[in-house]
Amino acid sequence: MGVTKTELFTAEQNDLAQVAKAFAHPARVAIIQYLLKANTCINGNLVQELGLAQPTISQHLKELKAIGIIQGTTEGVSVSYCINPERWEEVKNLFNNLFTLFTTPSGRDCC
Amino acid sequence: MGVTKTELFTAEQNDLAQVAKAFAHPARVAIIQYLLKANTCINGNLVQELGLAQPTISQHLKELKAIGIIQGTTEGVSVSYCINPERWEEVKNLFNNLFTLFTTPSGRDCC
DNA sequence: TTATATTATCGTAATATTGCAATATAATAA
DNA sequence: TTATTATATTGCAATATTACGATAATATAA
Repeated sequence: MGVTKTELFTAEQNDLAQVAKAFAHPARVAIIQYLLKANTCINGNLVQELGLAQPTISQHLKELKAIGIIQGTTEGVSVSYCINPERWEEVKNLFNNLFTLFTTPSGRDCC
Repeated sequence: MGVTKTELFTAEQNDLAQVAKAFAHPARVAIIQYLLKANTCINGNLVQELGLAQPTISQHLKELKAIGIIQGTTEGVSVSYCINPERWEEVKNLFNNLFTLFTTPSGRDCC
């Protein structure tokens, strides 16, 4: 098999899983951190920042674009990338919805 | 290849990616949500909740245990699972560190 | 036009993930 | 002891992911 049975789960569960997958590689985490810190459009230097080959980075960028976390516009010969603020907020909320579900079980230690 | 080049990235980047991987499957999201909502020890019923075979769920539980998000203790014949509060806090902070890095670029729309 | 520079896509090899049947293990009950 | 019940492990097939060389596409410069 090797194929996820998405039909068994809710849209929210599948959405969160899909987004989490975008964060599930250190190169993509690094790209996101770099764009967050720069807080502006970045072109090119990503390839020099990370130690991966250009096609590999291009592929990671494609995945991040696919889920909408980043956006890129052609700027002459190169492409400028930055965080998509609206989608970023959405993603943040997706995770926070889960994180805030937790409340410490009071007066009883669980297992 | 197919193998992630972890040596190129920081411990934090690899850690976040590893944790994100735990969230990167709807079945594991469902398990986490179920434990969060129950807010107590759950045994067994997970297999009935999700529509996956018992070995498959056992495998997902193993992965969640491996990164420390959940813990299980043997309770007679069955096993009680619950969220690990300390690790949950850590994971929450890992993500929040990233989310709070973002500040809306003021007075300039990016790309 | 022909170069040059930057990014994207294709093709492919290596490895990882998902799912489950079969089986094993562990704890209690009879 | 021998059931029974619940969970874990093994082994394997199908599919997905990661990485990169080769090459294509795109935009500007000469």
